[in-house]
Amino acid sequence: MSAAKELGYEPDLIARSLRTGTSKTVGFLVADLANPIFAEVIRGAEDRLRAGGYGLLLTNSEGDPALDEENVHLFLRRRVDGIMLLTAHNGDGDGIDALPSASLPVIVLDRSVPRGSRASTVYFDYAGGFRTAVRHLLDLQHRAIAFISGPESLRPVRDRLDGFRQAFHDAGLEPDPKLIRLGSLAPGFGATSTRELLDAPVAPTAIVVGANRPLTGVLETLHERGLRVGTDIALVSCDEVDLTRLFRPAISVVARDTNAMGRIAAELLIDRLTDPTGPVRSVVLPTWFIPRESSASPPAQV
Amino acid sequence: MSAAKELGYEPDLIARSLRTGTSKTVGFLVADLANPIFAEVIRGAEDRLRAGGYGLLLTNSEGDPALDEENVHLFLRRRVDGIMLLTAHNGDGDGIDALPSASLPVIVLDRSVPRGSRASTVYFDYAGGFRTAVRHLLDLQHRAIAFISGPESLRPVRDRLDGFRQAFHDAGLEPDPKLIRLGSLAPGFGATSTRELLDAPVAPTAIVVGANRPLTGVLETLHERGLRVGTDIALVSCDEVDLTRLFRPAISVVARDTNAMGRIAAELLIDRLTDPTGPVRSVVLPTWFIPRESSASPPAQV
DNA sequence: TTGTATGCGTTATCAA
DNA sequence: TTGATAACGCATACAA
Repeated sequence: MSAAKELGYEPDLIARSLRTGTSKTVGFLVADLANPIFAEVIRGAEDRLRAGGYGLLLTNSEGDPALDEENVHLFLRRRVDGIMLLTAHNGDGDGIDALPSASLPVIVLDRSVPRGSRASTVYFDYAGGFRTAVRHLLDLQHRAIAFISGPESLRPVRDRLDGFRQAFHDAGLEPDPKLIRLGSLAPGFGATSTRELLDAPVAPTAIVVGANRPLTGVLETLHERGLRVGTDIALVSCDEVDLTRLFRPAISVVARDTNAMGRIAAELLIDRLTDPTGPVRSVVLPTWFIPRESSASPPAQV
Repeated sequence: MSAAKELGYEPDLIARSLRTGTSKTVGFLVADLANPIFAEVIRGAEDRLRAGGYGLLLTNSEGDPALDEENVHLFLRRRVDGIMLLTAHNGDGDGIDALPSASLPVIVLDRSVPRGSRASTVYFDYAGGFRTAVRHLLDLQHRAIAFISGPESLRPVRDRLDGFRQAFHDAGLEPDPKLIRLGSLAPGFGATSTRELLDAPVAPTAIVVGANRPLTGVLETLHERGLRVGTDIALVSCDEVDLTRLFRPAISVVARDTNAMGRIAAELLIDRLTDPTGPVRSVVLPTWFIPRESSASPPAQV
């Protein structure tokens, strides 16, 4: 018996899955592996899942909604026990498209879900962090503050913009709609938006970048125009990454704990896997503003 | 028959796996998901694997060799068809430790394997890129060139150092051994090494960073000492990432196509999966030097 | 407590 | 060409 196991017997997990109907595997759908932030989320999730005895089946849908659905379909055929969704789009309606109709637990990360959905969510309080950041700029006497972010269909984009607006309203001010550029998460959108903003009649004295990838495009354009960050124009961006931390002058950011997002999402999923009757929970994590040299007072005049 | 399939029948992949003995799943073991370079490799691999009908089971071993072996063991129990290994360590001997004794195809990425191993490998010609980079520095009349990299047990570290030495020898010169710091891939090692180098009797006029993560520590220390990159000290680093491309002055790098590494590794694996009698192939990809403003001539005197 | 049979959903084999 | 049957390796239910 036990002596037989000394010979190195290991239960075949495939056979066990077929018999028990549980694969001890979770499908993780990520929109864009190239985003360093997403890698951190996956790391947090994988750690927790592995500790719980689950494997992580990873798939990348490159921001293509059709691939989202195809990949979720494959998860189902592979009989994953649960699904974690970190997609690029938020669907046409109020929530994510790719939600499987099947009854297995789904955790949606950083996106909104339709009203009444059975999916758990993990989300960040973006409005809070951006409100603080923009208040900081207003305190420094900036008034022409631009906001560059992704498509308005994304909840993080809307919430960051909300925080931006709230800070203005808190100060009894109104943001200039012409300085708000919503469009895409691609770096190129950051570049063209910045060019347009700088060429407009009223150029901004500060730029708030409400997404981490467009920042690279923004920086490229500022370099190209010979503008010094923090001196000629103030800058606030998203996420604590090597670039924002080590750029000189260091770039002020609204930071968040992405590793925790992955870990907590895995936690929520494991909870629902071990107790399917449990409640559908939704967790909101904080964000916080880290002021640095990139956000200084506006140049003396104008 | 076909009408039955109209009702939405989908073969159960678990049952199929049990029956056929092939899971259409590949295990990907990565040492450190936090490294943005690794994320690109995974992206390349996942794209190709998905196209070939394979799923990617991802596990992160945080640079812990014990976890490496445990994770490979779990891959085996999950009956993956093949394994891709991107580990942190290279083992005590001549090659990687975690190689499973089982007979399934293994692809080792960016590491060396023991003589006579049945594993395929994908590797970069690091020596070539670093030789060019250091020749460039020597042409600019730098002589006190420091080299900071990870542990000598890693093949990429050894090969980058080889390129460094070759460039000196090509010029009929000898590198100063006191300026060579081999130790760890952690950012902190870059920081302490830089401090020691700057405090030594003969401080370097140029630093070559032979790894991408220590660069952050190097930059921190240079900032801390008030040294201007490209003006007070020349800098060459590894890998085209946001930080090296957008830092000002832009940082010269030895670049490589990490996405291609993942894609080609997946290709090699699929080849061996479809034709198990095929040869064990090893691919070496090029690296190339991108000179930028961070590598300028040394300050006029000394 | 220990042992034996059945079925999970496939695919492959063999008979018709 | 078509249809029934066995087996992959487990876990479970039931019998001893």
